Amino acid sequence: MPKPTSDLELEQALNPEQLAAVTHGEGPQLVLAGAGSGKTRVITYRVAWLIEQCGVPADQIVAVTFTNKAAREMRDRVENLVVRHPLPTFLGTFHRYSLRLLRRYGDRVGLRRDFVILDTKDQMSLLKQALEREGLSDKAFPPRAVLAAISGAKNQLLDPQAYEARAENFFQRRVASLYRRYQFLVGQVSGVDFDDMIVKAVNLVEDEELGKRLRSRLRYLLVDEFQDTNHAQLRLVRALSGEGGNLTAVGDEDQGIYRWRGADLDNILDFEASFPGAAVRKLEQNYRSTQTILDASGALVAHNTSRRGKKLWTESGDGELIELYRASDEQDEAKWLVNALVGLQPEHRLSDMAILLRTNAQTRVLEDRLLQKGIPYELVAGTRFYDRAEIKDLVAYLQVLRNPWNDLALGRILNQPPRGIGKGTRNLLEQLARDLGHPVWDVLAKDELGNLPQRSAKALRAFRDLIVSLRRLAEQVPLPTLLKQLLSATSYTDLFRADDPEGQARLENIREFVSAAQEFTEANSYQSEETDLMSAFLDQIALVSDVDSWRGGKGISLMTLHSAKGLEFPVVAVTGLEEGLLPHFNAQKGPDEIEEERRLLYVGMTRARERLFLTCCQRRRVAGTYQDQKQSPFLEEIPEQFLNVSLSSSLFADRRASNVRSFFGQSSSSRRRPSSSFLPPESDGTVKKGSQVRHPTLGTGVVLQTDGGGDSMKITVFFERSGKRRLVAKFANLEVLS
DNA sequence: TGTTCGCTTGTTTTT
DNA sequence: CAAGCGAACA
Repeated sequence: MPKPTSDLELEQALNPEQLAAVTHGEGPQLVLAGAGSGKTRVITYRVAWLIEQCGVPADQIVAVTFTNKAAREMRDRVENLVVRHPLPTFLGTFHRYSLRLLRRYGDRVGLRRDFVILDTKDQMSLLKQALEREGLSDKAFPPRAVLAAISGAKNQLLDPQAYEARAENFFQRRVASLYRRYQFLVGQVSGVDFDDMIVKAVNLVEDEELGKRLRSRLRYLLVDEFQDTNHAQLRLVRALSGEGGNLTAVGDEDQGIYRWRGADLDNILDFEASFPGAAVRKLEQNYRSTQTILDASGALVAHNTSRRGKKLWTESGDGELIELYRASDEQDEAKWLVNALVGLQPEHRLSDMAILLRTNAQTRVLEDRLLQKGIPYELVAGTRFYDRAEIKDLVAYLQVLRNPWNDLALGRILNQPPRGIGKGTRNLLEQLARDLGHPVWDVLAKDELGNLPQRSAKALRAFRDLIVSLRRLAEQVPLPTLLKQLLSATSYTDLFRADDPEGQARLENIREFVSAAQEFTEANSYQSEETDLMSAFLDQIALVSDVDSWRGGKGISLMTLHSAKGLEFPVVAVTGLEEGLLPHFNAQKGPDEIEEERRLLYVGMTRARERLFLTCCQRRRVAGTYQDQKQSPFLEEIPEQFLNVSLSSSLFADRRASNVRSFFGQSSSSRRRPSSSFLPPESDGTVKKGSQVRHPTLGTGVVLQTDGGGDSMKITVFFERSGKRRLVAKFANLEVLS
């Protein structure tokens, strides 16, 4: 470890734990950073400290995160701390880092220079082809499920052979052959899916010679959101940092919400096993929320077992109670919430508020309400710019210009805009290509259109000539010019009319795309030895999502709980706290899934600085029809003392009293504490965490904790009347209610 | 060939 | 309620 050369007010800027993490010496360390505990601060200061005070060459430091948004923030903050500009340190996502390796050394793992990144839709269409060729129906093998299985295999670094060897049943054996064929098709279009990027990067770095070379140039590795790493990413990190390497992993097991994507909490829980001798530090002082918010969310997440455990504290005081509103339906929920939020003005600006949702589908009602009231809002949807049809078309054109043998992209633009190449012609063409064993483009280029109808052949030749001339053009003019020429040569914009709102939006997107190309070209004109500009541009588009470019500031933000991770707002509302939504009914199979849903709520709650709102509905429209909803079991786990509960007035007025009773488990006029009024889950007679119990003299309460078993089992119960009590189960004489 | 209509179907989260 | 698909029509 080099000696620090100067002092940079670290003591003033950091608390003792942060300071220790920032100035950690050689070897691995794990920083368990609670929500709002200054995790980004630690990473940015450490990078700055290494560069400024230890004299580590900036390009020998690599810091990876999961989102571009986080990476951008990191870069901004590091650049404020260090003198050196531009900063040659890699600060970016896992995928971008991997991509950089692949663009440089991809030929070693069988990649063409001009490989393209496949998105979900591309994957889907390749998988459908695979299904067809295997003669399997998409009924028995739902493409989504098969892709999920393949993705899971890749996250575990299992290739088709290895996966097949482990296959335990018929389904998995079939998936194995689908996986093989899918991978073959991916190779045929020289594509790489998101998972492949990591897998192939691991292959590269685990190569002895190359790994050594890379490690010699990478002396300090920092990884953010370590709880979100999957097995492949762990292997990548391990290979990059090497034995006893200088790895700083920062994360919070309570914020792990990507299990479904292969993230493995054990990477953080068993960190010391993967990185022997690692230092472990905890950051528990919170600089974001009120103590009320911390205690309430802390009590919630304490119900999880997959955690090391920590208790967040703040110096900022208790603050206001958390508002819980029970709405009659989602209309009512939206109405009340919008009112409540608007009423917080002017102390809070609309741009300081966020409404968080479990699913994207929930946005509609809220949007309607906001629109109706004329309240500015910003929808931060997960849809990528790239996912929009018109952008995908243009991207496909560019991909074809680079590499016309990419059947996927070629297929997309073959008849877009319509040029007389219909389904019939297309089928014949593809059949022909398959018979000849050529990519589609070769059939066109070599004019092997023998047995096609005159009309079809003519249309195809016209298309071929168009592509050929555009390819020639691509070599001569800069990217933005090429795009403009392409648009006019294909009359692509004729597809849309400026007089309808949708067409307008699409034309707007196209303009944005062209100006993005312009910007990109200007920003990157100086460096183009490694990869050509167009590839770099296409990569950029494939990896960047809308959330990444979101900067807030134009009104209330609307987003999913997942995309809210890493953000904070003075005012936060989490909606839809109902069974089936949060926890989502697709995530109730096992305890692990429930715990993840709980963490999701935890993440949502801990985004709030000052005010937190929670809402749930008695009934909700699901797929067109109303469904009675039970309130989320998680609400029970938030101690009532932190809540201020209010009810929809329409619930009192509702003539259908039975409905009200079934929702609240009580008559609507009597007032009892919310957690006992909650419709309890079915009891199986055993006492466990979250169980409702009745004590002969202490009354009813909720089990917070159980210790030991058998006759010596002790349980901690939170009683409505007397608060927390610790009892010996054997003597307590408890009646289990749920 | 291209478009539109009506049907079915399914319904999480995202790099 | 939507998107996505297939079949019928222009």
